[in-house]
Amino acid sequence: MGRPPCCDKVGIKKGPWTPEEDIILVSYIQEHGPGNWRSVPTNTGLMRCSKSCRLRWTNYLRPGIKRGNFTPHEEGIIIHLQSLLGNRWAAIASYLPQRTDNDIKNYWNTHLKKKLNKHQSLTASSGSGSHMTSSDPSSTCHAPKATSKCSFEETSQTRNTVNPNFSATSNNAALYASSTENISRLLQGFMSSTPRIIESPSNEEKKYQNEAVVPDALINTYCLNQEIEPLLRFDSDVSITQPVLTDSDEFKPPSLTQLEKWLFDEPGTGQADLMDLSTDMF
DNA sequence: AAACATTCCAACCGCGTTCGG
DNA sequence: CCCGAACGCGGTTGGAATGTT
Repeated sequence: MGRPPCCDKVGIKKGPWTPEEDIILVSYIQEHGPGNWRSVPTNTGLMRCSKSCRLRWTNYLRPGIKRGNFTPHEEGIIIHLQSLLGNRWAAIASYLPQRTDNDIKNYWNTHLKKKLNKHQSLTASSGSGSHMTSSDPSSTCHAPKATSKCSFEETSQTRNTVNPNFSATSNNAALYASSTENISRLLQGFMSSTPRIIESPSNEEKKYQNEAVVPDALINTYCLNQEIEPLLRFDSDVSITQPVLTDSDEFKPPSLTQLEKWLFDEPGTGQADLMDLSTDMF
């Protein structure tokens, strides 16, 4: 069907969101709840298409999102799930409740894929599948012209601390970062204190209501790992605000116990290796 | 200091799926 | 059941930030 691109309409703004737009969007969602994106531009006066509003919310403004600084633990999970699910970022994201699919996808494309390629080429050339170690010079960022990108953690941390979301001059960036943090805090208070009174739940919300929420239980497992502890700050909302695996027709998520076992218990072949891979690569 | 190269990620695009009339 | 609208997802891109020469 020749559907007109929703964002091609005259007067539809593109490009980075401004703090003012964020506030308008957040205020609207505070009042009406997420969903019914079609009505958002109309009702708010935002010169953005509905799709853009939804994306901005889900990828950035939604409370509980953790940004930057993927832990080795998270890396291991992503690597493992990617090997199982392929590039099904939404499905993978459902197991990392505070990461968005976009975030995971970006991180995979910019970091993990390279790491894995490098790791594979190394293991292939060195014969047996020995792990890279931090003492191995080739494991520590000797990509051409990238020597000072060695510590990706450092770079990403620095970047995300300064400005996780807005490409602008440093002053504007800092201002914007703090303003979005405030927006986020505002929403956290809102989401935790307000019973969700939404007249007509969106499809997304229906899904949350109907499905057994795997991530919650998985989080309990993560809880054993202190790295994940901050994820639980939003635990009361996770089941509502976080996507869960949905396309059950095609993809049957492994049972929680299966997944946990696979992720954490399999000796030698599973998470442990990946964690080694993940940490050793730095 | 400047020009050029590379990295990174927010946002966009387009397609497939789901929903509602 | 059909059709159009809305939504969700994964791939791609634009451009700012950062690094190198």
